[in-house]
Amino acid sequence: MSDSQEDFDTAPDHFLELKSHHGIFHGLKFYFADDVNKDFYKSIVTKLGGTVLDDPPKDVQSGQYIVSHVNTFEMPTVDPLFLSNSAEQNTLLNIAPFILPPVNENAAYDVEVPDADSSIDSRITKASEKQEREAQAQAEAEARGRHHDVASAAIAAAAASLGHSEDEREGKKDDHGLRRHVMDAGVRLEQGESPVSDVNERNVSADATGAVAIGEPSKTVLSRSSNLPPHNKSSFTEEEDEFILDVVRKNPTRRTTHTLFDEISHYVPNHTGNSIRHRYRVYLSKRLNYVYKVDENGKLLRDEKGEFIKTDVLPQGLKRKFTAEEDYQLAINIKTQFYKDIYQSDPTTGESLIRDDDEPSTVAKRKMVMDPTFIPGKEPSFQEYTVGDRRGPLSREFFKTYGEKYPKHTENAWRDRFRKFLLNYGIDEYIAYYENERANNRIPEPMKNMTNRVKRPGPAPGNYNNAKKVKFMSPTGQQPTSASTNQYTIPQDDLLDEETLSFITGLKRDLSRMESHQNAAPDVPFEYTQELAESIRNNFAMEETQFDTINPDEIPFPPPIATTDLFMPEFFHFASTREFLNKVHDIVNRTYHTSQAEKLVEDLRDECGIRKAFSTSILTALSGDLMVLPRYFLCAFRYSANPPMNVPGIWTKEDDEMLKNGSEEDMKLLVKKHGTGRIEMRKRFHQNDLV
DNA sequence: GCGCACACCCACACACCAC
DNA sequence: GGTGGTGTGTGGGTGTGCG
Repeated sequence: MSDSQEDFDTAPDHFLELKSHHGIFHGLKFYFADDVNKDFYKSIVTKLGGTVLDDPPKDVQSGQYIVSHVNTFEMPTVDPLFLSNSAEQNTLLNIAPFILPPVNENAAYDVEVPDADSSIDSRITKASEKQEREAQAQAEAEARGRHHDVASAAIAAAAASLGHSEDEREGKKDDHGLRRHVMDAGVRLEQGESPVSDVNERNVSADATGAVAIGEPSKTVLSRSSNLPPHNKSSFTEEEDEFILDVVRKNPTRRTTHTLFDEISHYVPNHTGNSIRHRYRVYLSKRLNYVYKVDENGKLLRDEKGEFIKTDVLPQGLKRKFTAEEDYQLAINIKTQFYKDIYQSDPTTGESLIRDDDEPSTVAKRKMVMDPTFIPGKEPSFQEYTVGDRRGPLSREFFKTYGEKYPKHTENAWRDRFRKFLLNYGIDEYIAYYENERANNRIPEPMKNMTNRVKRPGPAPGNYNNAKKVKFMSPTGQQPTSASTNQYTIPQDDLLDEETLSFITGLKRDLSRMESHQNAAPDVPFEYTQELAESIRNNFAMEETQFDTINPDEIPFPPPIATTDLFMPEFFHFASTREFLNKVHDIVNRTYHTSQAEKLVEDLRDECGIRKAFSTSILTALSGDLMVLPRYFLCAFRYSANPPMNVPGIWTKEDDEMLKNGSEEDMKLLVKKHGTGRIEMRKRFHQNDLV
């Protein structure tokens, strides 16, 4: 008996009573539009009392659905997950969340959903009293007995989505396998499990690797919320609150950001980033009590036992406000620089800065900045000198040095403060204001309200609602940014962080959706994904001998294909292709905190010299399968092709077109190249607009 | 009627790019 | 290489209306 069956059989009576004598699909008809795993789904439907239609329904009828990953029929179309999840739980789930919108947005039809009263979720949804909900949630948790808790639920879903066997999730296989697969699914990994998230011994997969998926959504949370429309208001449960606090504690430097809570929202499907952030700010921040120590880069630190270190000292956020003292010091320093430039005299010592042996370049620069009417010895004192309208020139070197001397703000930030605030306020004016306030024993304020920029089009920044996000990874790569003008040969050039975030959080969204649908037994993936897992794993194993055994030592370094628009200067510091690939392997096998998605891309940039746009585009081509990343470079370098053609697991634009067209001949070719498992994954990418 | 979930706002810190 | 333009998300909120 499988774990899922065991779990189900230990469920309380109110679950069991939902089983239908006729089979849960009794009275429902399904037409299967996709070939992938068609027989499997057909057998589920038949076995559980449903009817399989040979032809697509010609009109909308109650209890009649097309089963597909995409709604191209403009008829009620349901995701296959509905079948597998319902079968998994032997319960007719609420079909509404599984209904796919038509590709043609103008298509209009009414969808009559079957009586959802028989679904666990609707029962929970209708339980209005909090006490009842909590009691039911607890009953669920207890019913699952040996449940793997939140962490393994997320891992299970991640593994399920990209294909991971039960054995591997149970830690019976190598830990690399797990990490790879979880990362494959685009889920960011933590550096380790939380000592406070009650990860139990059963979480072998998490413990073995020290890697726990960020998701960690409480099983109770997921089950209760799984079938609710996302726009519904719903209360935060204790489990959700604890999950939010736990993530914040592991991301203390991001506790005030919007993106952290947006990322959390992908694992708490019933709430938006806006609401979770508000929940934290207004209610939960009071309960934070401690966070985990992080280094200067925001990475979690561990003690000698390998556990996270609690601290009640909150680290700095990502941005720091300028203080009045900083503004004043900046004004004084710039005034000093201008004084030196104009009079070529040190304001404190009065010594001339002009030397007989000055380099010609120094002399030339001096002529550009100094006052031509100035008579040496006649310069005013520093106090008497006023900057007036002078705005520059001020060398970049000035801000570079200033940023190094005062690292509380970056070089760019200091320069921007000068440009946007000090120049607008007036250097002399701010110095006078500051000194006057001090002289009168008042506390001067920093400059403010000096920015006057045109309001940007679209939603205001800091708004993370349920609205459809901007599609960053369009096939055309068209973006209303300067990216369209640069020289990159790959389509997605700019908005790098956003792309990365969009890419990975998009996957996470997909995952969380699947997780939320596995409410009764989230630690056991549905059969479909096990097949998918098996398929991808088998393919990969077979391909290894053909595609991963190219000797990197035979590839000259740097390879001709490695151009500066794809690689940073750091890349060219590698001594050999092997050394570069070793580093890629190193990163691929590394674990990351789940909220550090962009960290992966940043590490690839910082340690391998791969530009973020390039690595993002590669990850897209790989459908997020990190295992194939070394293969990508190996083949690209070996065959001087980007992307390398005819390599399994690497999707080219042509492949995607063929998949979209879906002709029998094209599909045969794709199956031959990528295998059915990867095709299934790619379809999900298409579904989620990630290609 | 009210608490809370969720939407929305915006100044600005920091960044990057084109000229 | 100095400068202006502007993209982007943080930080710290407030507004709105559902349950």
